[in-house]
Amino acid sequence: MRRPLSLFNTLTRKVDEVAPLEPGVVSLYTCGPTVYNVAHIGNLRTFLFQDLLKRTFQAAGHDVRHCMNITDVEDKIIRDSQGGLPPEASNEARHGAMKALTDRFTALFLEDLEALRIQRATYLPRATEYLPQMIRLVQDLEAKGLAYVREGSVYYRIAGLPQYGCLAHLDREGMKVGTSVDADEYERDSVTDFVLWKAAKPGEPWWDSPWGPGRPGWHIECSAMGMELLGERVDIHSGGVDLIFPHHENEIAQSEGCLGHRWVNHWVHGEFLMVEGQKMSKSLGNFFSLRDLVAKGVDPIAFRYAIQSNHYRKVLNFSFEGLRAAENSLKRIRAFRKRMEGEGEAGGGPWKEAVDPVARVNQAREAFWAAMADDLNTPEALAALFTLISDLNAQDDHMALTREERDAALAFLDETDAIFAAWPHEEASLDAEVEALIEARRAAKAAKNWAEADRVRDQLKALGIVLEDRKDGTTGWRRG
RNA sequence: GGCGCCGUAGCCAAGUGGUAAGGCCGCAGACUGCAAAUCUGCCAUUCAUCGGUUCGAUUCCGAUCGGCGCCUCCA
Repeated sequence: MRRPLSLFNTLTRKVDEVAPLEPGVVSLYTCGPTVYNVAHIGNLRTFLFQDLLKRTFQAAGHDVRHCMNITDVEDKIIRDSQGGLPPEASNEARHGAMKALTDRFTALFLEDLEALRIQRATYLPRATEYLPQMIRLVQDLEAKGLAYVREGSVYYRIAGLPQYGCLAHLDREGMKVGTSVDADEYERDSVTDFVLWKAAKPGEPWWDSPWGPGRPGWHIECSAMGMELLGERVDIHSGGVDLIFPHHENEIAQSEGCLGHRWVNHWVHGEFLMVEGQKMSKSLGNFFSLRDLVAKGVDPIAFRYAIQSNHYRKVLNFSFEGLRAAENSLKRIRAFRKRMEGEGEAGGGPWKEAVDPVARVNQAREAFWAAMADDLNTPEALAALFTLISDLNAQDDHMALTREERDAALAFLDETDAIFAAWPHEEASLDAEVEALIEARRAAKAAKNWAEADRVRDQLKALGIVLEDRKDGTTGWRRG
């Protein structure tokens, strides 16, 4: 079964149904990291939102061809990588220094993705591996009269593209010219024209090009890689809201200027993250990486849940209190999963409020998908899950659910976990030490040696195993 | 100057022209040797403020106050 999904489209400012060019196959381009530093949790919010987007399509029965670029040539990368080199260093040495820096931070970035269970993209291209495509694109724009050369740099002439401003909804009259016009770009015909190819300055790594030594502008990277790997028409392109202008607007100018037709149908943007009520900044000391959180004892998956349980188009105020709430919410879902994986206990007998559990699960499933299909409304989708958990827990207390009914609930948990990746089935195997402790506690309890029983129980808790005594005298356990 | 967003209980948060989902926290009780988990009950006469439209508005319109974003690098 394939479910259609709707998303807010920045282009139209409405929630539009996503209609993939090829039914059942969604092409998705997401702007990836600039690898000059470790990602901070604001960056990670965007990548988590994109993972949610992608997994939702997959869970809804679509294949997703996903391209996420790695920007490995850019001003800050050059700034941070060239410092140790003498002025006379060779171009080869400069490239080497740049690559050493970007390789290091790319590896760290991929580790972050893994810790957060963010799926790896189908294509993960590095910008520096697509120079020929970028140069061809700039040449093409030049040939079409949309680009012009000034002292070895190439600029895009936005006056040549009528739809310029369609994404950001800016008109040229209303644009306030930035006060900090780059000193090396004063040659532009119009201050709003942007650079496609930058002439090399002394001390910078460069590539050969028809315009002389230089390097690609930032915006051209995504256009070139996106068109090369996903083609002339892309279903969805996403990034953080800050990329709407100028980055995505300029991508449209480049790609559509070259193609002569619409490039991307659906533009989707994730909102920003604040920290403890303030904008994240290094000076405020609220600038966190995932590693910083882990060092404070935060489970990356709790962070994942905290992010994804809020709507992606609303500013999210990250807080440690919110993180605690996320951890506790997850505990409830996981405890329910454990309960459904086990067998029902003898309950209190017939219950007048009893419902058909399988039908109840299906009802929750429809409510869940209705919410997700409506612009990824995760708060509402999760509400459908929580009310189901409440209802089935209550019923299971009274009249134990059958194996079949429990499996229906588990199937729904699997289906939702395919998106949220936070309550997977966990292997029941325990190591010998833990097994022995559980047995020791059982024996102490049987002997009514409460002090010893409690001592062992605390010991297990310190190992991350929480015991739960059942009505029938047996004892269950869960990780917690 | 131009464009745009947001303001719902202690915290997070969904939502609709018809009278407030869900989660966390908290309180009381049940169960338990004690816990844990679970269950039951309680926890916004009210949705920033003031007007307007309407039989009826948290939901539409206007104004005000407050917070924020973009127009320049930025997830």
